[in-house]
Amino acid sequence: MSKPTIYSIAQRCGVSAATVSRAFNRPELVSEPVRKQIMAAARELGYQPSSAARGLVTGRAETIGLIVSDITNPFFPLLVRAVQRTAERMGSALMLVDAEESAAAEVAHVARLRSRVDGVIVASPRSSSAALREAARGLPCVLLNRPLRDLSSVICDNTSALFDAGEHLYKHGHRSFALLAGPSASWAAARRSQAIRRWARGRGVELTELGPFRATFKGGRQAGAALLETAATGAFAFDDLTACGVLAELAGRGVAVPGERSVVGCDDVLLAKTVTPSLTTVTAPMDDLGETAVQVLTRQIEAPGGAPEHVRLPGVFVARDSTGPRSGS
Amino acid sequence: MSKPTIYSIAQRCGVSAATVSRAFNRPELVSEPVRKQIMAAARELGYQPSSAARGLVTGRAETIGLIVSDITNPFFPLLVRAVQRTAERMGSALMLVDAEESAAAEVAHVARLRSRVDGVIVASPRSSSAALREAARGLPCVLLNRPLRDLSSVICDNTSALFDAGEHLYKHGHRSFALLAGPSASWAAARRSQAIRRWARGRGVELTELGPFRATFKGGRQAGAALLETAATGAFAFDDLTACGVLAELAGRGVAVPGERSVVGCDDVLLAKTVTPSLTTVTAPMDDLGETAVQVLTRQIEAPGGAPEHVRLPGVFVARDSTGPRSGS
DNA sequence: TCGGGGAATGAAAGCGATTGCATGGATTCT
DNA sequence: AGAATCCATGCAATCGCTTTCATTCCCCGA
Repeated sequence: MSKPTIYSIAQRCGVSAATVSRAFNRPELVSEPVRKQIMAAARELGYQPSSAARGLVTGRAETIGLIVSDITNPFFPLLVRAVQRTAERMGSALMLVDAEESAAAEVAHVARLRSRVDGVIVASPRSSSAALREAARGLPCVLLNRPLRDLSSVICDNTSALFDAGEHLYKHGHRSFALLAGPSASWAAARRSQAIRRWARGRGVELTELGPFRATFKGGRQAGAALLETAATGAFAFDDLTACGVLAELAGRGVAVPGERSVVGCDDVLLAKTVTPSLTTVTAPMDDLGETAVQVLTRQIEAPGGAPEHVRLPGVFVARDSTGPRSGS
Repeated sequence: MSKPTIYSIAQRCGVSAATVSRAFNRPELVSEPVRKQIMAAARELGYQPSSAARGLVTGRAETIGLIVSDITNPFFPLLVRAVQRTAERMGSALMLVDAEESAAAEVAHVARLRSRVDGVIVASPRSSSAALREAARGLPCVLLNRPLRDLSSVICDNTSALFDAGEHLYKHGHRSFALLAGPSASWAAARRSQAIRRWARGRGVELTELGPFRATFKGGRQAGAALLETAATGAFAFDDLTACGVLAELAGRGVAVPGERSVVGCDDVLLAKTVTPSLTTVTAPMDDLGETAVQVLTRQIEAPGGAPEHVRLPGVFVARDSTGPRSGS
């Protein structure tokens, strides 16, 4: 026999389909004995409501989409987990797609998801503002780590944490710094660079800007090599992955960290605690970011056409072993 | 005005809804001019077919589910990417859930996904065979890295690659080995341990078994500490994450790798190339695994009730910097 | 005793697509 | 020229569920 429906159950219990539906969605409208009987029959038949049918009439897919620019970047798994967990708590499933670094794929995916989800979260979008705006037209959408006036956004602001990082190095005697810039298309990269520049200027210390480098391990090695061309003893890497590359490059060349150079990363991915030396970095509040994004999205879904929301969550500086006193020279 | 449907388009073009539907699904049945007109109107109105409605009548969700035991384990991102990519190529979307290490969550998620997907892939399941069998009853399902007679499975078999790893160490003069076992609930762990035992016995070398350890960085550090209690110069870690922990612990205690001890990991996660020293390990054919899993699943979906398939893909040994000649003693 | 009100249930109308069958006009064959 | 074909299209049923409105029945107050 085929898949059980509310009708199978209705028939079996001698009630109408409407009652079965109510037993599930508005149990208080159904008398106790009938409800119990229905539930029993449902369990027995292994009934599962068809979400397609429900979605068709309610107009809700109970699903949200998450587009990440590159799932292999260690930044994302924690985010994915937070988003999925929150979505589930709100009764929604998560549809995930990986844009594999391509801006075009990003907007194509938004289009593809349109008909299957109630809304989408785009994490670290690479696309142009115009493309994003266009792609999200008429679809609840929140951007992660990319502000845009007409779309909701949740961003992690590391500005003040990076100031702290600077101060931390300064206190350790460092006076000459290098900024290893991240990809120019990344809003986060621009913002971080800006924060560090501002700090350096305010502090009146020397800052050499290098890059941009790709946000990969390899990019980090290149950055490490470039760093060694300078006399800077304190280096700000764009993110942890880059920082790890730097560390590897320095280690490979026999340069001691933090003995000879101090390196700070950003994001505090799992990797950061794992490498040797463990990375001094800026912790992004992943769980909060993911949770907030889902909540904002949910609000957008429930009140379509509402004003976009913009949430800013600060990162926090955390000192570990990749930074230390400036070597006596 | 509300969301466009085939009726809006039909009306606008002076044709029936059926024709519009055909224009999309069976274009060869619609005359050229009409088809063009419909397409134009669709584009203009920003029409997107409702997948709920289509799903209701076709009985297909065009979606597959992927349940991973722990998305933060670096093993998974590559797999997720491969699965998503393949699913997309087959016209399906990917619904992802993270069981967060819980066996109970695993089966609960299968149940929850039932009504929204055409089938599910369960990666590295932690649940008991009986629970899995029960959860997958009547739902196309393929297991990844866990064989089970009545369910399809795709597994990565590292047995022969681990033999290679052993030989590699042996050639480098190692004669005393440690096996740092992984979680006892993991089929992969059991299988790997078995392979190594077999090799050691065959080779007639000494093998000390330690563990089980959790498959985390911390677990690896413990394993590292345990390793140092022994005289073994060659260590087989359960996986790369564990191996990284071992490396960190040894580094922390000033033990040189590969100078004093050689360590081999397993899986070849991104991490493996990243750490210092880079990890000698066994590469799992991630892309193949993901792709094959989706293909097998698709077959199951198309021919429900067909016999389960079992695919076995071999890992391949790769030597890097965490192994080397046994220190002269 | 009778009417009003509330609780439990049923009937039926969609939701937006797909699809088998029917139809009508143009084309082709004899 | 009349019949047989075929192509493009329309009609209408259907998928499984939710939800409005109506109905029935029972209890209570006057």
